Amino acid sequence: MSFKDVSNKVDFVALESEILDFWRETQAFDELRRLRAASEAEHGIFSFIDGPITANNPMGVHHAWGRTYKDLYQRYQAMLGKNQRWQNGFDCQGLWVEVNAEKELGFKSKRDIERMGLAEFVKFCKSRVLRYAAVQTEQSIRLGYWMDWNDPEQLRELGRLLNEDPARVITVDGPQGPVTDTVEQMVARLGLAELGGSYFTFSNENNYLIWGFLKECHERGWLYKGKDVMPWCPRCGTAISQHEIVTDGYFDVTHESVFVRLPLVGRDNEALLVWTTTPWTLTSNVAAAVGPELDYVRVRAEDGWTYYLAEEAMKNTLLGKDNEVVGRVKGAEMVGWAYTGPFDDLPQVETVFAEAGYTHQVVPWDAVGAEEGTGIVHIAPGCGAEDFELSKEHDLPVIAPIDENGVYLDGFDWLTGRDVMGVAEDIFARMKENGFFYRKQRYTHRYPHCWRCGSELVYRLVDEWFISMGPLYDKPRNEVTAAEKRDSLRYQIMDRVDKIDWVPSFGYDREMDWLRNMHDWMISKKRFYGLALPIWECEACGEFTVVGDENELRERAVAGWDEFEGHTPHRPYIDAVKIACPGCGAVADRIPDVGNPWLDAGIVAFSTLRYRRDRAFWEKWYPADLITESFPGQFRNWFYSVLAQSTVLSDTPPFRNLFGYATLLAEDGLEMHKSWGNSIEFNEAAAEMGADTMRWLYAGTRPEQNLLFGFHRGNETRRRFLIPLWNVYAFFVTYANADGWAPNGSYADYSSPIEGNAQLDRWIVARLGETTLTVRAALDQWDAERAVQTLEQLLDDLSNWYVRRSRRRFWKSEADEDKRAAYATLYHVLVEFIKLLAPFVPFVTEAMYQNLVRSHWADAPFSVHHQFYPAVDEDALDRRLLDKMRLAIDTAALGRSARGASGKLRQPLARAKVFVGSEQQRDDLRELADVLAEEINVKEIEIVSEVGELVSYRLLPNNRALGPKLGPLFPAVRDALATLDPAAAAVRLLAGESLDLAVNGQIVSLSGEDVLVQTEPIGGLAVAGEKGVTVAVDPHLTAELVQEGFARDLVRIVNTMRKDAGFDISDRIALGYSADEEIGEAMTRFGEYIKGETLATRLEDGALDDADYEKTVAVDEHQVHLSLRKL
RNA sequence: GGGCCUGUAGCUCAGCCGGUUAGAGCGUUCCUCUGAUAAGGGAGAGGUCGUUGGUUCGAGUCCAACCAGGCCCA
Repeated sequence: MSFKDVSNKVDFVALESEILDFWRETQAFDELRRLRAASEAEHGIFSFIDGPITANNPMGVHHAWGRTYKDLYQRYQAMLGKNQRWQNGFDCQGLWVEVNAEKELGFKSKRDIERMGLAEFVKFCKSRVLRYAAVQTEQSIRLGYWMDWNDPEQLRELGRLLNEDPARVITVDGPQGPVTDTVEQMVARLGLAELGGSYFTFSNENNYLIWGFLKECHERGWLYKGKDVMPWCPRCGTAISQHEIVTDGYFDVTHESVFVRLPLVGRDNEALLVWTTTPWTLTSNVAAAVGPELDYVRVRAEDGWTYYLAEEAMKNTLLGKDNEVVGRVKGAEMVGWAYTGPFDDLPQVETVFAEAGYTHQVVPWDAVGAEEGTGIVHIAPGCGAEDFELSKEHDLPVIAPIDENGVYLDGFDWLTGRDVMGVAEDIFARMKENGFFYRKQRYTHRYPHCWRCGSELVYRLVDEWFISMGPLYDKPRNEVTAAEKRDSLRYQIMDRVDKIDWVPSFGYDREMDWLRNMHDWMISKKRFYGLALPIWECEACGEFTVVGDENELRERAVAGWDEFEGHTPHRPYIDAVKIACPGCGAVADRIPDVGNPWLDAGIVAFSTLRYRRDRAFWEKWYPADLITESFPGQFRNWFYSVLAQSTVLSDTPPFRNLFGYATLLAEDGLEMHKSWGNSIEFNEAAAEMGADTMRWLYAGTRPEQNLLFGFHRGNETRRRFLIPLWNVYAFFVTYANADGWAPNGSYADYSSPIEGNAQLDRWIVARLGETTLTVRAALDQWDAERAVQTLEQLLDDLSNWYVRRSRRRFWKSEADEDKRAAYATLYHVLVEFIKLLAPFVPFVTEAMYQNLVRSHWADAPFSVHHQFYPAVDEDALDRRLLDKMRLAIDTAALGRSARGASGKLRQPLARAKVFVGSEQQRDDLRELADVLAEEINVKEIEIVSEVGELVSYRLLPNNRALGPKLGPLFPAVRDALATLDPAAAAVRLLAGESLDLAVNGQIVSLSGEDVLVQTEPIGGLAVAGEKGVTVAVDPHLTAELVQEGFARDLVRIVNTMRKDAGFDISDRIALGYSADEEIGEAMTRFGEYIKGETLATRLEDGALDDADYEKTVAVDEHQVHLSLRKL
């Protein structure tokens, strides 16, 4: 039984498509699940929790990077026999879904959504999620990612039905039997046990579990409604939380900044100078802050005013040259001074100040510096986060000027109804009229923008809901008491973080840093589609209550349940339900806010592990052994939210290991942008470079460094690894088929007959074993990069040493024991190699497996991915053999290098002398002398212990040994060593004697281990040396050697002609030649050699008269006419 | 302003616990090999190891400061 013929020209993309068909038709993944369910008893489980991908757009090549890791580690663990859940997740709720839905619908603002109707809009969002979940599912499958995927068509169908008629009752086949429900509820049950497939964070289970989490937070007193000044997007009409703003939000923009004159009360023509980049906030000025320790000056300016400002700020602030410093004052002395505000005539300002009994005054603030502005800071507590903090500290009134669209509220007179973004010039004009304007200045600074729509943010006073992170105590963590910890979620999370293994390790520091610095978690959003926050607030008494799940809601509902029943807990239906206020009994409404989407993603360690429905299942799979995501952003997002929610709901950390990786960039080192032309879409990459190539590239990358991704790198990866791998495989199949070789025995009994094999065979098997150990150790530590490097080295040794050295064993015509051993060995190594590679490059290994294993044994597992991962006994590894062969490989390379100077490698030379330092090495090389002779193409290898005539010796102190021993004496010994006659000293040392040196009046005795004897080539000779090995080649040519060189040239030429003539590899030929005397002599003398190498059974002096192919060629200076005929 | 990461050949990156003459791949020039070859091998050119100090017999490696880039937080 032969193997299927393999072309060495392979189309990897087409091959991947065939393998995908094969997996689908054979349901190979389902079979793996069955096998691992069965092997769980013996091998246990591996619990992986997938961080949800936002189902918003087609996935990108950066997702493919992460998904390669996810698939790689799950496949590896499966090959270790571990059972798994194989569940992918989609992130389905929140602003980012809304924004994309709005874009698709052509909406401009929240008002468009209200016009469409909330119910319709929410439906549209859900169905859009299903549409993109289908696309991402198809793309993941294309990547070779094995998961419990939904049928993409079914997802699309559900999306369509949801838009048409969510109340329609349908029946769907689930893993435990048919499931019947309305379309709306069916969608909300996706990912649950009865339906299987990916989890979707819009599921009822996900939403209600977050309710339970929030209720728990409330019971511990951590949930509160806060007034705060938050970054606010006027277009989206919502606050942007600290979690969202930082990565994507800051861009340089140029604003008109303004210096404002604030006249001091009770002083004549004296004023403070303040500066702001946001003129619209001047309507809400309440105070001016000074640095108490800062030095301020009193300046008589040329405009007649006397100004106060920081001394350092004078140069950048004051107009004109004729400004005179007339006094100095510390900031602390200015505190309490009253001044007149620029917009005190606005009704709202009058009202607020009157109610508070307050006038503008100077307050102290340590954060004030003089690097920017005037050193006196305009404070508007209704328009800035820090300003608001300061107002709490000094009990200042707050003037909140704008509504949710960034438009001035009532009470701001001529400004009411105007957009804050367009009022700067009018504000300036009004201040000029009233004498407050000093000057303006264009100013470029980093300014926050909405991460989704790009609008400039404003700061706005809002009511939002928060989870308290608890205090940050001003002492080392180990001094924080148990009671203090109980009050502080922050510290409780830190304790969980301690128990997690972070890879790379700096992840730990990053997460801790975030936990130390983070503010309370803002969980509300004034939007439409998302988690319905289960908070019912009583208008009558102000109390609020939190509902823990759907059952509690049904029990507590006093109105609106009928309207809600049958719907998922989303707006608008959930808004209909009213409950009785536990405080006063009045009817309470749900707050209209929806939840932060990181709540949705963070609960999955509970919702997807059936926390509510099957606690035993949760206990089995929680905590996860591994989660892995891209670092940027996730410390404050998913990692954080999973940690926070798990900390509230459980005593153990949610995952044991976290493997993180950096950012994917384009090949030019920039971010991928469609408009920059450097962007590559996933589908395009998969279609052009193929998934295996992408995966190998990804897996071989240093995870903590940014990955530059592109087609050049893809090509390089394929050329460096996939093509040589395929070539070895094609070589094996070609010759095995030609010889009719096949492995012996049944699949169950099969083992490679390595024992009696040649040294070369035992060596490559040892290399395989060595590689197996390293790769397993690397993958156990989530170090795919090291695994890839190790596997590439094995391929290099297999291709460029084992196969190359073994070629003749496969070519020879007799089918002897040695040949069978070579086949058995190469077969064994290939089969084990592809098992090692299977988790990395699942397609090409599957193709090879089908041909090498499955075609021969019908009872072998039908996919390579059903196999167990190779394992070896470390003690059985022949380290001596590995060292020996490595020395030979290195020596051969040196030999070729030495020859480099003396012409063609094809020309045989008489002799090479090899010098190595140790007796052991000399023995090793003596044993492998024939190999070296062939590699270097010399007649004889002479292993010598001294090569004085070819090289000069050099004595070097063995720093590593002598340094610690000698310490400060070291330089003197080194110098003394340098004064010795190197040759004489070398002879002594090589003979095993020691050297005695007189140094600083004492005798230092150096043994062979203390001194490195190196050789350096004497100029002009064919010598190469490196790391203690020296090879010298004798370049002298005899007539016979020259003729042998001709013979070898002729062999090569004839074989090329055979190929050109289209002969088969095994065709016998007749060879005729016409040549001059010298070539003729070579033909005669090396006739048998030439005939053997070219499969010529006849060699004739003169042209064949019935030649199939003939040609006149040049061998060195000689013209030769050659003619070939197939026999 | 604070924290983390990075800085080594034209490009992308290795370089372990400090140790001998700092490496690889790609690119480039020349040579070579080829009965698995979209391959392989050899040689050349190309380095103030970001800078400056320090520790040490010895620093690309450890320490400090600084510079540049990136990320995170104020």
